[in-house]
Amino acid sequence: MHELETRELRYFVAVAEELHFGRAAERLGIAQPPLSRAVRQLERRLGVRLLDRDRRGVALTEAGGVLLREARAALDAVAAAARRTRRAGDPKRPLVLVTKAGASHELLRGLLGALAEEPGAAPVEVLLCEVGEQAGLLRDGRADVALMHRPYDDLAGFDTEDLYVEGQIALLPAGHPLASRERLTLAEVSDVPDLPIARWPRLDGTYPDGPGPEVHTQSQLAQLVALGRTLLVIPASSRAWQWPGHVAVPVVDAPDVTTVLAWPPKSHSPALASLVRAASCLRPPVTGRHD
Amino acid sequence: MHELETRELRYFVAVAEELHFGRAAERLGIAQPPLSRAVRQLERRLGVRLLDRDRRGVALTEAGGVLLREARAALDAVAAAARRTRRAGDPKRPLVLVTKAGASHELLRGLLGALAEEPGAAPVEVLLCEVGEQAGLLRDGRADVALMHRPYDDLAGFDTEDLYVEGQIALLPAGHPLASRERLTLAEVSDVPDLPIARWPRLDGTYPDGPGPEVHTQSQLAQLVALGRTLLVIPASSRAWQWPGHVAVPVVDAPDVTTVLAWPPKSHSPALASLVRAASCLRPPVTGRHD
DNA sequence: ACGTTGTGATACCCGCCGGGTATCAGGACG
DNA sequence: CGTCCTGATACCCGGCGGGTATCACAACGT
Repeated sequence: MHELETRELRYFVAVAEELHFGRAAERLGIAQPPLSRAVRQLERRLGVRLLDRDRRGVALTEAGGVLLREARAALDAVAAAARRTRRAGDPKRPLVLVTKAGASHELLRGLLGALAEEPGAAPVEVLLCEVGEQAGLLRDGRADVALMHRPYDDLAGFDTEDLYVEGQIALLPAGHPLASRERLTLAEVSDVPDLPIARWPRLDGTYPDGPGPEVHTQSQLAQLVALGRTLLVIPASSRAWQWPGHVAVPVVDAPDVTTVLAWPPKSHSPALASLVRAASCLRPPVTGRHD
Repeated sequence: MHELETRELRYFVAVAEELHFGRAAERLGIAQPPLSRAVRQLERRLGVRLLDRDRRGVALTEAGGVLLREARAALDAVAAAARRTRRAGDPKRPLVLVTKAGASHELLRGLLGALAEEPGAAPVEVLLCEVGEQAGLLRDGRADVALMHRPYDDLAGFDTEDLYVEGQIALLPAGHPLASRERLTLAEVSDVPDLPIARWPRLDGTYPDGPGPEVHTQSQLAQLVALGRTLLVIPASSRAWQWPGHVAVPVVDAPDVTTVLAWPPKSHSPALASLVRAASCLRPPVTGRHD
């Protein structure tokens, strides 16, 4: 019984994502028949039916769903192996830190500043990404360490260090009736007829119900806010979002947001170690500034 | 540029572990020349030198060490994908719980008992392993959930639930001078000339220095204890080790041991969820019994 | 000094399998 | 009832993974 090969996993993932052999084959740059054969062979090897071929398209079986999740993780691990090995051979490899564009500006400035003080200062390359992408970048080796935010980001499977805890504020157009309030509650901001809260995709990629617009990039969101078309509840420090004509009002019962440093477990890089050390030394003054 | 294939990773891992192309080839069941070629091709693909061929054997480069670690993780992930998918197709799949042989007997009994009370009682298969093997079994999909012990086991990358905190005791032959003591300290037990403490391999596989015997299986250890050749400091609940002719004395300053339930993050199995729920309901009475 | 031994690298051949094209089979439409 | 559109099948071909035989070279023996 042969072992699984990454090629088979890639093929299956393509089919499982497209739910269409033709499109999947096109995406993979091969013809459809070999793809059908490969998936069939994979099913024979595993002794499990992965797809229900329904003459009109394809559907995942329960086992297929499991394999889709597991195969993505495995492919990420393989990609990470390649990337980290290549970078280990590079003598002047910078540490790649990834964070959501627009979040934790001041904290990141402080962190990089503190790291520059360190004697053996490894260079740090900052990579900006969209919401929810950090975990994937960390898992497949494109980044070494991430700034993430609990409870909104998926921290499963990473080692973490808490850096900063803060409340959240609502961002409102200056002329709005609620803009003059001293404080707000979630109930008050979640049901404003003329300013529906934007809906972000959940961890599984689906959108919650509601009247607000669906968004998945920060630039979309920025535009909506600038147009006064949506209400935003964000961590208090994200003042980068403070456009002219908008005001921030604390939302007292919104859950606190913790900014955490996250990295894959078992990382042995000394550069990462010094960054984590710098971060944990940095913490007291930063959290102190919060008061 | 082709992607990495698991075959290449398996080949490299074999060579990196054996540090000898001939033996590695034998282990893989292939001839030596194709193995040399495959590793060479892997180096070309990654653009990194992985091995220093020194006419007399082979040594890992720094990048090679990185790849060895990453490749093992990736291969575990691939193996886990296959195993979990096969088991997802099996309608009457039991949940596999792994624990160190001889540890946490009573807690495990209580846990299984509590789970049997549950209405939708999924069958649980208990798998016993040697010290330090749980993480690997969990990572490569041979087990779904593990009982592990902080701070001794490697919990990196798993979700966990604390179940039980306890102190440790020293196990001594009944006639030994220290056996009549009410309590002991680590300093006292760590330097007993006639009863050196056994040395376990660390997480990286090397052994600490010291006068005691090297052990890596529990049966070895059991024999050494029965012969009165070694002194053992273990969690208080591990009374299964209580042979005739031995007594347990509390070691007051030994670190507390926490028994935790651990499982791979992102597990969606309802059977696992009910086990975790049963465990967390079980916790108060169990920790209460500790007093 | 020279053969011996043991290492990994090279040369070369072969069979299998992954990939291609052409075609089939069978529901969903009009 | 033809026309799509789906995935499955049939078949061929080239490349690559695997084999055997051999080389190059260093560390040892005598």
